[in-house]
Amino acid sequence: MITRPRGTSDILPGEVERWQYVEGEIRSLCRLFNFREIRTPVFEHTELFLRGVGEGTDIVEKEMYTFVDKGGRSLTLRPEGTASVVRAYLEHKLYAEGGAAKFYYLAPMFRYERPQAGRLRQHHQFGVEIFGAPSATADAEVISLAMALLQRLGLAGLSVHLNSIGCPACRPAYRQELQDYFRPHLAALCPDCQRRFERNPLRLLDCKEEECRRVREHAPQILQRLCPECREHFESLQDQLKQLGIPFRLDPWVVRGLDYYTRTVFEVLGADLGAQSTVCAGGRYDGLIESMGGPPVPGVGFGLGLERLLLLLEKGGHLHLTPPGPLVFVAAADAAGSRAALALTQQLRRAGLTCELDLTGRSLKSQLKQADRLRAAWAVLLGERELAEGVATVRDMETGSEERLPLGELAGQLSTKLKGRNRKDDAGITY
RNA sequence: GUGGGCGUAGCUCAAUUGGCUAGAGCGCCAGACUGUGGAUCUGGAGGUCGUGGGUUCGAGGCCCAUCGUCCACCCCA
Repeated sequence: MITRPRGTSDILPGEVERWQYVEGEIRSLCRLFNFREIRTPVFEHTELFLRGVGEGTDIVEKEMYTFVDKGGRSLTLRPEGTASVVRAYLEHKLYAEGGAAKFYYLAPMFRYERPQAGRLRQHHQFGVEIFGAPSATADAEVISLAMALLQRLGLAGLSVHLNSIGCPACRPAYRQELQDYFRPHLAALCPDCQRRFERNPLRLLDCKEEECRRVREHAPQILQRLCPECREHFESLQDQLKQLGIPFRLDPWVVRGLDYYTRTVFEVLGADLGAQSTVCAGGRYDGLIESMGGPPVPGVGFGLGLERLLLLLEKGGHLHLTPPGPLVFVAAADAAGSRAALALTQQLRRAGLTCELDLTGRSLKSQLKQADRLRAAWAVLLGERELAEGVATVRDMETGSEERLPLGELAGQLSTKLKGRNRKDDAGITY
């Protein structure tokens, strides 16, 4: 038997409704915030990610699905969303429209990782980007969209871990200071941190090794060393978040793993997610667009993992979905009924009634059983007797009572009954 | 990439120290007089015990490999 590739998942009927629910909330919220959807290819030229994500990152070094196509091009399944959105923005010169450009995407991402709960080789992200907005208001808007979504889904009480990692004006000095601080302790650090020491000393700050954590306790913090512009930006962001009533914690250890971030970085952590606790993460990347050959346009955005979000919703019991609307089952009592069933079904469907009929040639008894399982509101029985009189037997599946209705009036009558029924039928049930 | 747990019908699980044709519940299919669901009863289908080797008179239980899954590390959403 051929099975799905490792680290991928099938989203089956029964589960897909949860995805549709979350996706629906996302789309309606994006409309509210006036972010517009953008869809980019699942694969891109490998070089896009080398430059966009950063050659020193783990994602690029060991997690990309890269292949050579028949034309000899090196292509890569996208490991994250921002690089592609930037690419499309530049390729189509969308900056020519002026002002801030606001995009969102809802798309699969691919990383060659060791699968774990909440960590797959193909996962799905909801992400947003704002290009061309330098002010902290944009950072706040992006964060407030993420929080609005979580709140709307029932996940109140999550707080934002916030930090600023400075800009090209203040980071080099801090970086130097960090290296000076860690240098005497170098031997005590884990092998990974020893490697990071030269290449990306900021990463020493979020190492989880016991010894490294201990060493970093008295490490200089960037928040005290931001340049005046970065400080002002960061203070403005905090001020706005307070105005919005969004709880946040300053967390000097939040350092993103992607190279492109400047100033604001943030994460939203979910409880009960084990080691994969980051549901949403993002920040500002003012140098990225220019470094990819575009004009000096600033950016902010985040990515939010849908699998992790769904995991949180399930654990918290927040998935109260409304049941599907009622259904009509057209059952055939004999061969004549069977011949007429589909045409009747078509008639009912044209009237907007959700309809099902037997496709397996089973007995009337098992057709009714099937109707029961589908939780049909009515079974419409059709056989020689009915056809001779031009009627159908309509069985109310809840009460078991039956009546005969002329075929011509069936659609109209059922629609009318439906309206009466809908009123008492909207208690939410949990799937 | 590193370390560890687990893998028996569609699902949830059984199977005394290695020992008869590997079982149950749920689900599925069919039947219980004439064209009628849910309850009950009866019957049935469905497993190369993840896969491949090995040890043994004999392996679902042991050993090795491999694949998958879960957990931790790493990384990240």
